[in-house]
Amino acid sequence: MPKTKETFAYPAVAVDALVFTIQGDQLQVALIQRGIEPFKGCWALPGGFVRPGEALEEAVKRELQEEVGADGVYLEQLYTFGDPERDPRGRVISVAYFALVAADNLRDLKASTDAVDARWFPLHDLPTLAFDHRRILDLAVNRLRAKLEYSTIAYALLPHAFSLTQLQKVYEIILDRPLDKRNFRKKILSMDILEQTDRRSGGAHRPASLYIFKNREVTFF
Amino acid sequence: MPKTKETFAYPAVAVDALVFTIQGDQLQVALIQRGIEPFKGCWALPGGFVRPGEALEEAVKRELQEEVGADGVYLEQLYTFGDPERDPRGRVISVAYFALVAADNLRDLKASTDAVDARWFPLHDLPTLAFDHRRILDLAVNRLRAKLEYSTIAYALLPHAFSLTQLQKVYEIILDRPLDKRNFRKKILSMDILEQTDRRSGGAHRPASLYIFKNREVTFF
DNA sequence: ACAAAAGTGTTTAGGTTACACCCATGA
DNA sequence: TCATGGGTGTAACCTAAACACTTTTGT
Repeated sequence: MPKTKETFAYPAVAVDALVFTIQGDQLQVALIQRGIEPFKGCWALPGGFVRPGEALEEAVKRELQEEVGADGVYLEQLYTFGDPERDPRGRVISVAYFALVAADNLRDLKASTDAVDARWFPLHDLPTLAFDHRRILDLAVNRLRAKLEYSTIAYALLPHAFSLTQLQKVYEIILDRPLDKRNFRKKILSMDILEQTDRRSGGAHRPASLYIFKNREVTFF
Repeated sequence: MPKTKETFAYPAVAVDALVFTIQGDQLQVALIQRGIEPFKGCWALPGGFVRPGEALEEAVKRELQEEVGADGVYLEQLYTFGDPERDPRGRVISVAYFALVAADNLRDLKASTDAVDARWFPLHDLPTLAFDHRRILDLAVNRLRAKLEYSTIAYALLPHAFSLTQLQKVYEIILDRPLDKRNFRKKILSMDILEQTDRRSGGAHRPASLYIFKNREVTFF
């Protein structure tokens, strides 16, 4: 730690995670139920304090391991909240990250330290959240919507190979509006970000071609 | 401060400011020359530690007052840097903000505490920067460019009333490429964000109509 | 054979680009 | 009168939106 006279402040630094997935045709977010004060019994974002020597991203990944038990997720820094009044216990600066987990990569949520329960909540049916977490969540949803339109993040919500209908559904669920099938396909295919495989989906009806992303990273248009 | 057992980490929290202005047909950034170790003599971003009870944005505004002496600037949080190795003195988490100051709102830069000098540098002629500040600066420039294209932030770099040519120049300087005059005017005017005043510019040649932004806040397209 | 999802083109409207000349003013 | 920046329109192109029927498969 700095030893110079300018180091006035030693606030606690925490990370919070906005973990999204798509399940049951709904966008869902992982929440934990607090087992301790303040906001005991309330639902809140999973998160925790950053340990000495630990990078911010490492800290989030550790929390995700503990609570969501998922790895291989997409992770991106969202915003830092530092209002002195945001935590009744004292000064806590929280760096919020948002994460996307593919449904086929989900384990059951585990309530970790200080949490009595952990669950996925559909965005249309949220409980009251602790602290300023509702505001953080709203910001994250806006960012997710915006980013969906000019990047390839959707890959993080889908299995490795997927049909165009599945991809379209991801867009429709997140943007919360229907899209035209023909226009959607035309646009996505013209972007040259997908590769058609020779695999086809099973199921009760006409099988669909499965595609994979050429580049399993987020790229921008 | 939290007294619970989870408060492992008490890193120092700082803010850094990326202050941009346009002067002499160039995008310029405010830098200070460090008077103390580490990186003594190096140029760096203005910034400092957050004081107890002080909001992050307050801390940046205080630094801006001290070093840039400008108020009424546009201010936006950029990103938080928390790599444990980024400051050789120890753990410092830094929340970077970017600020835009209109050229007609500039005072001379003042070297404040711990700085021996403070200057504007054109982006095309930068010194080597201390810490990870070069990376932060690059990120800020990218954000500025992106935001210029889908928001009205340009207002913050211009005087209250300005000609369309002045506005176009702001775009050209930041995007670092020439724009077509007719297309630029058509597009900007069709957005319905400007209001024509009855004032006209002085100068040696044909006077230009002056415009003002209808809404002196950042709005998005 | 039927139910269900897959797959496929064309037309229209709107926006973006490229491009060159006349105008008003001060010196 | 000349030098300098202010101001204006049109055609070609491209992208986005609206819109409905045929195909393939499992049951």
